[in-house]
Amino acid sequence: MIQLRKKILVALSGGVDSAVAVLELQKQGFEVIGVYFLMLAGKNAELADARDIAKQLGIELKEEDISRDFENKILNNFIWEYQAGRTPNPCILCNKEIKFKHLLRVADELGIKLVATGHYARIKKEKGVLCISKAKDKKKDQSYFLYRLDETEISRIIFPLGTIEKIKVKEIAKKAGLKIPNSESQDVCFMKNENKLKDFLTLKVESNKGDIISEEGKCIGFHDGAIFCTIGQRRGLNINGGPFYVTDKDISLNRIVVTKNRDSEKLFPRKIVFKDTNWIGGLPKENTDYSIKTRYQTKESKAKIIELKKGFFEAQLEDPQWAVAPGQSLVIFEKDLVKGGGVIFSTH
RNA sequence: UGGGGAAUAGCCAAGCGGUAAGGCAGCAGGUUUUGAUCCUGUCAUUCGGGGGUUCGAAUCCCUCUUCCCCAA
Repeated sequence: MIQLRKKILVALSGGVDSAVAVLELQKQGFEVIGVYFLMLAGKNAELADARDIAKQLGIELKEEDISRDFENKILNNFIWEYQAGRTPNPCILCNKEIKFKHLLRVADELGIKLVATGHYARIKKEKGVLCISKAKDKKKDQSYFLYRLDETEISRIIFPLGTIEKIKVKEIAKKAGLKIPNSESQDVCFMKNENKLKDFLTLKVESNKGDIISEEGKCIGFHDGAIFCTIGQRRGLNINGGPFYVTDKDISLNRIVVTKNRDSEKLFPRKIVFKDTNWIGGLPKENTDYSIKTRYQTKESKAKIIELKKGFFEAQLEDPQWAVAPGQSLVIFEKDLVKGGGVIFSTH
């Protein structure tokens, strides 16, 4: 009798994490098929790495060009959001609308049920519902980026690195003799090195110089366009006597307001309105304490969540978060579980 | 064209006869699958120009230049 091995489709990025994810799945007895997504037309430096890694792992590698979709959904949205004066988080949108969507699509086409990535997160069943949970390695935990996934998607995903620490992952790769370029991913994936945010946006949107206003209402300098700035920003303001931090943006007047006081109340909102939500396992309960984050790699705050009106929710924070920017995601945790979240609309 | 004061990096600024602090900005790295924050490093062979005194001058003296204040 031949025991058919269970198939799984794994997204390879060309880095260690996804490579070790494959290794772990192989150890568990899966037959792994890899897929590399070409997101940027003409610029896919990691493709060669991914091919090389697939070869080392002895797996088949599919190559899927999804640059069209990436441009339509992620790049355009990114530009639009900045233009509107917000600070978007493309990675959150990308995970939902690009990575997992296409990963599952390709899996469907191949008749494969399960998919996996190198994300540091776990999936747990809580009261009969499959949930995203924080990774064992709290320092690398990426569950924040995954709050928009739904239960159907989650039911098909495996995160092999959820219980392995980053250091361990590197060790595993080394032990297995994998040769992997050691460049960790950073910055926005479509703005590597040469293309910094400002240069990138300058090509896409119109911007004009404008006033930098102090707390007292005096003009103390000039910026190249309010859309380039974000709440809490310090660097790049080019004004003496600081440091100054951006507390407000007024897109219609093309002005930004700055403060010298990093502890200013303006930078510590206690109430955050968010919308465009996704809930995993139902709406948050009223009068219940949750932990929330308004940014990746940040301390959590205790907060209560209430529904203001249809689609709009408010987080009332016990201990405020610093420099909360509209456009960023507010993610709600219940202990280690991702309860859901939404996009920040306003603060006060 | 009387009197007084001040000129130190892009900005603010310490220094007061013993060989140019510090902060901001900038730049370069680090951390980071978002923007930020944060961390580290770097940044005046020279003190408005010229001369003089001195073993030694940003510091004292002379002079020129510029700016500020007060009187006209």
